[in-house]
Amino acid sequence: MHKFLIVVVGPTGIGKTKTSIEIAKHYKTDIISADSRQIFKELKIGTATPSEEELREAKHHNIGSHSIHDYYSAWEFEQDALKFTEELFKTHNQLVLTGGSMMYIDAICKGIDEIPTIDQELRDNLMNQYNTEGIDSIRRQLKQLDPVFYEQVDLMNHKRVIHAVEVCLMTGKTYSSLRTNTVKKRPFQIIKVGLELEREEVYNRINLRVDQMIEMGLVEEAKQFYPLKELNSLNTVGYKELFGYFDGDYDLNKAIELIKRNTRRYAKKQLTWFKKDAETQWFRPNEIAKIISHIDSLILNCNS
RNA sequence: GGUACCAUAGCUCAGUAGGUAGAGCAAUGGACUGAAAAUCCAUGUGUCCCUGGUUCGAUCCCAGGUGGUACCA
Repeated sequence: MHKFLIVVVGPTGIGKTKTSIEIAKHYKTDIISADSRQIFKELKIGTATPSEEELREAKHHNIGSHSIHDYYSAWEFEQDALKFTEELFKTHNQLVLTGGSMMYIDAICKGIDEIPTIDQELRDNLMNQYNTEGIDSIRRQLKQLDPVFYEQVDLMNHKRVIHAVEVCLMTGKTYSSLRTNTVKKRPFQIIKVGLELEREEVYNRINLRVDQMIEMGLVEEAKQFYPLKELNSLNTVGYKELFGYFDGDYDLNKAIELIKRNTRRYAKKQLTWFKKDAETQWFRPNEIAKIISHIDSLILNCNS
């Protein structure tokens, strides 16, 4: 009997939570979240974490499991997701995985290369170097440490350049030699379902949802974390814009407009990423019956 | 009803001393291997309200419409 991981992807606000719950209920199974922000227990409103009621409808894993102070990355996600699947596939033949974090989805579906976690001190030092000496200094260092990757990397993107350098310094090997570009084998089949609507409809839903978040008390939620605004976990749409408002850079209405715009841009970016994956079958979020029958036919095909 | 002003990109507007146009915002396309809701790259999308007139040529000048705004009745 094959095991199936049903992966539900789509832009933010399209209804992944609702659709995933319907699918999970149909297969009487659990949901693993692949969301880089809903993992933080402190962030509820701004991350559109499923409601108490929704969490009761289907068991969710990896939601509210960490603190905003914790270090978490795609690597940790891969490890966690593998643990969840190993455990849950003992008692289920299907599992649902859903979320909007593109790299997390790839981490579980394809795997990522083994690279040690970078010491915070090393990262801080390089960041410092970047801030004082500029990107050129880091680029020169990369050219020397890993000329191969230097040719491939987007030299305008300081995060990529810095990361490559820190990996080289951390491991004593070139970053390019650690990038194997292989897809890891998983002990389960993967079925990818994409949710989409007309662009305008997606944007309308986003704008509406942001207004609802404000009504639910997003401003107050963000205010609590204002002193911690430098944390990476709070470099998040919905919070960073409000921090700018608290700083006095603009008024609340402007902050709300910025949240809407940045959420729209995020949705567009997700679509660009997810659309590239030819394995994904696309549906409208309310086409539950169609989605289920699509999944069933793939399962049947695989098991016969 | 009268007078004045306005009509240019999705929005707010600039502009062309007559040679089919450009800013801001919004938007669009893309990249992506441990910060990824992060980070980075690229892109101007247009019956210049309509119909005539003058002109080699009109978005620009003239006339008449239409719509809007303000003021006067």
